[in-house]
Amino acid sequence: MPRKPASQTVNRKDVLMAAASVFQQRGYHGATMAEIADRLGLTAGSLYHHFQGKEALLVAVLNEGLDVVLGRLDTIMQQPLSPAIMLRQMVEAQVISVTENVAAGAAIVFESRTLLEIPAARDSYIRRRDSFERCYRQVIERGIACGDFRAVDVPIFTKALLGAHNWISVWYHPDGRLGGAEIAAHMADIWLSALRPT
Amino acid sequence: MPRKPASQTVNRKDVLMAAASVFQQRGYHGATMAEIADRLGLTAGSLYHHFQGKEALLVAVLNEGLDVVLGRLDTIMQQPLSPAIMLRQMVEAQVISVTENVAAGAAIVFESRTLLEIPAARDSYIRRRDSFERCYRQVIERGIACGDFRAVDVPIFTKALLGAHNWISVWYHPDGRLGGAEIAAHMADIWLSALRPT
DNA sequence: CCTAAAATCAAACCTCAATTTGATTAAATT
DNA sequence: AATTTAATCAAATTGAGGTTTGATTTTAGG
Repeated sequence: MPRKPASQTVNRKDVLMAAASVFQQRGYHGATMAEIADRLGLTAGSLYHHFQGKEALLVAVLNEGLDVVLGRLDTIMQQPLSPAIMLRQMVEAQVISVTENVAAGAAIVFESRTLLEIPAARDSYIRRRDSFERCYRQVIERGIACGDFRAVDVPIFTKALLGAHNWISVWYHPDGRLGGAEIAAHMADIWLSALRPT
Repeated sequence: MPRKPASQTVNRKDVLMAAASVFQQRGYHGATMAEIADRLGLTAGSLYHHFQGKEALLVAVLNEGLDVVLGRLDTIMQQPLSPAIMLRQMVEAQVISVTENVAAGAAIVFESRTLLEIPAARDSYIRRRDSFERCYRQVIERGIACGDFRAVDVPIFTKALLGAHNWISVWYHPDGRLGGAEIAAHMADIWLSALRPT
């Protein structure tokens, strides 16, 4: 029985990135442990040294992906900024996060539904996802209250914004016409224009 | 061997709606023929009298779902309307279509990727999906050209709009605070505000 | 060099779900 | 009523893929 050519050992992050990438391309159920292992030069069984199983991979990819964006958003929220500036920074942080790690972004968009059927992961994920949405709602409400923004239906506006941002992970290509920062700036412009008082 | 209580025979549309609903809840790969059949009071094997198999179900759900929206959009595009009015009508047509058939809408959003891996369906689907996007681009470009809209990056703006609309199928509930028509009106307001010249 | 822990492999195991098959029932037509 | 056709069922088949297992290799420390 031939042995492997002794490749470097693979770490947690490598596994998560490979898993995210396969989840992005095939979806959770369409992804196979064999394909994830292939990207790492491993066999399917070897993955079980790094993670308990396929579900654990999904949970880790989504949780850690969400952590990145939530962390950046929290930092911005704690600064004393005007609603317009704060919203712009939040949009840019989120959009750039997505373009920096499209696979994780796409997995979050497309596989949250799957994660919600894993009882052990469900509650904490919902809580953090909701807190994410609440960040946007708060800043928009604050802007309306102080007259910087026109009055809009805040829940609907927020969903529109989140939908547009989420969708970026579907169409973004690293070698496309615009880079992440440019897309982020355009997105921020759209939302600030839409909120500009008449 | 006991027989079935002789329910009414099930038609093509019933099957497609059941399939769309299960695709929405589980995703294509997570959906089982048994669950689709269950919704119809049938057994898995019986589905094969109506459709060739699971892939054929996906193709039909997505194609026919797309047809509905494309049809409504084409009708609007052929009328002689100002860009603002036309865009409003297009947005309302699309959003109302989604809220009228959330399952098909969600299946289109989440399972297009899967369909694109079915060679027999791929090309025609891509063509029609692109023509859909082109409709929005054209009307926005027309509005910018005649000065009714401010200058935006049309591809980005269009993607933002489509992302927001697609995302509706994720969060919309028939018994939510707002109905389809109200959501549609808010969405149209958002885009028209964002395009309003300074 | 020796040894133990970590990482890996090949192969077996086992379940699940798509599909096939060969009856059986129901409905429509004659 | 007889016959054909459309729908359906239960059960068998089959393949794919997640997981387990028991070796084997590699690496780090002594």
